[in-house]
Amino acid sequence: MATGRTHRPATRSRGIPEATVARLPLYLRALTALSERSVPTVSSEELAAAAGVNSAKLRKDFSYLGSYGTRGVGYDVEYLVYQISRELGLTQDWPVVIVGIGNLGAALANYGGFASRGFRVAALIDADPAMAGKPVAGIPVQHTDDLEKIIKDNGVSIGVIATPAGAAQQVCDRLVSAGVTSILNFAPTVLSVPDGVDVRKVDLSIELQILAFHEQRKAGEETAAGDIGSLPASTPRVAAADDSADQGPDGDVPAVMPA
Amino acid sequence: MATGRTHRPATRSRGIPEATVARLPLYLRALTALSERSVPTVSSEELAAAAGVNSAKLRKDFSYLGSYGTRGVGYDVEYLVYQISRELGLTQDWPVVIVGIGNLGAALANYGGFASRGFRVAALIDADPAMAGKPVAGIPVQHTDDLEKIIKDNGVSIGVIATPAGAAQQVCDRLVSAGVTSILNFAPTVLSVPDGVDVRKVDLSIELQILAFHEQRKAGEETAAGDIGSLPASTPRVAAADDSADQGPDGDVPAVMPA
DNA sequence: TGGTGTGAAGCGGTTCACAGCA
DNA sequence: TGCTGTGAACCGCTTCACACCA
Repeated sequence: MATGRTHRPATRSRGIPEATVARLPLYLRALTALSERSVPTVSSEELAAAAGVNSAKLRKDFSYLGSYGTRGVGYDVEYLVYQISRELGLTQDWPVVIVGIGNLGAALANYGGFASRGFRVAALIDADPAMAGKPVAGIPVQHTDDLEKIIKDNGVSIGVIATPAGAAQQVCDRLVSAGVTSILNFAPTVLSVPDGVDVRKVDLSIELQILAFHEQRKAGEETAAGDIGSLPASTPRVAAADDSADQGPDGDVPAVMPA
Repeated sequence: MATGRTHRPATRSRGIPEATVARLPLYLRALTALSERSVPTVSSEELAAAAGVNSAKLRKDFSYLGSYGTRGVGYDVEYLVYQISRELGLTQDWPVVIVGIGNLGAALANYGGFASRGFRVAALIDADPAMAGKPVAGIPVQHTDDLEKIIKDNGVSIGVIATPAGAAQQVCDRLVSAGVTSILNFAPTVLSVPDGVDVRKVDLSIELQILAFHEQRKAGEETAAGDIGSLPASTPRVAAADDSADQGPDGDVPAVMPA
């Protein structure tokens, strides 16, 4: 099976830890909500609660961006929204192509979150000739044959793969050779890409399996505790883990689709 | 905004690190593929390549499960498949409900990965009365009013939330009070749940924003390097990060849907 | 006084390197 | 001889605790 990506040679992205980068979108979302309610400032405590992290972590995260807060007061909402947007590169528009317009691809195309902030669906691509020309979410589906041309004409650097597992690596190779350098992979496959290309993975079945693991553990505890004084049964609750941070290129984390 | 989950009180799940648990499904998938090709044994090196990790990590992961390998030979594929399945709790069937049958919910319902291993879509639930009775993926959609009854009648402990952000917390609360203890959340919201409930998050817009961050960095490098000897421009490539491990309950990682 | 910014300690995970067994 | 299993070093992230400043 293909694979063979190198591993993160450390070298934090421009000094900002990956774990922090992975949380910036979370903060941004919370800040946007505050902004819409015209809240002028927030404390690290409040914002952390809204984003689901603890305040120490949030302050540390922001410290990597610079000193954007005011001691004794908090952070200016609008200013932070701008700074984080800029840091994430959302002040520009990223054209995105979605390859594989099945149920999932269609769902992604219809997903309103794209347009809202920095992303624009530049094209939908599918291998099925019958799909060609058919509009999905108001955008006509184009055939895979034109993939390279579409990428180049639109200056696309971010691609979303929502094809079956079997087609994913091939699509990935074509995307990369056409110039795509960031890929969001929904197919349940380990993609092999050259250095310099980022791959992030979303895998539903992996997420479910992780939940099943903890679920099983809970069930085991109950039994142990319920039985007439069997064993110590002192196993602690699952409790809450935290963020999952990055997976960077190479990809290795969660994923959505077939198993 | 709601939040307020405690943070992982350490206490690794039954001695197995969360990061390892998050990789077990990956190994299982690779092993299943080998099994279908009737490969009897694999070395840590081969399996690691297929799963997209390095062999030291894989061996360390397996060492938490026990000594299932044979020195000088490798691992017995069938045996490992069984052990990992058992460890993940996939030897039993987990009934799952999907709430919110929009584009995404329908895609998830049609997703074949459920049935394949340990999961079964027990019911589809939507708030739209017009959807009630309509079959999606061969399963009739039921109305939200019956949520509690559905959960209890089917003994469901795992719920998938694919509703709009605004409805997610309410749906979550109802799922939890009906007995669900593991939630996979596709809505772009930080869910607040009591202790003992696991939440995992899948958020498309967060994934895209992380990619945009790296993409921007790459572009910056090129410019810096391309310009006529401007600055040192020694910023290293993004390179590859690795897995993203767990997010455990509380949820904090990636996610799919609106922004 | 109140809340940010941050050095330092703590912790989980990864990687190394090799002992040990088939 | 070859590959697993694992102690130990290493590394990055999280958490603590408090100095510092509006």
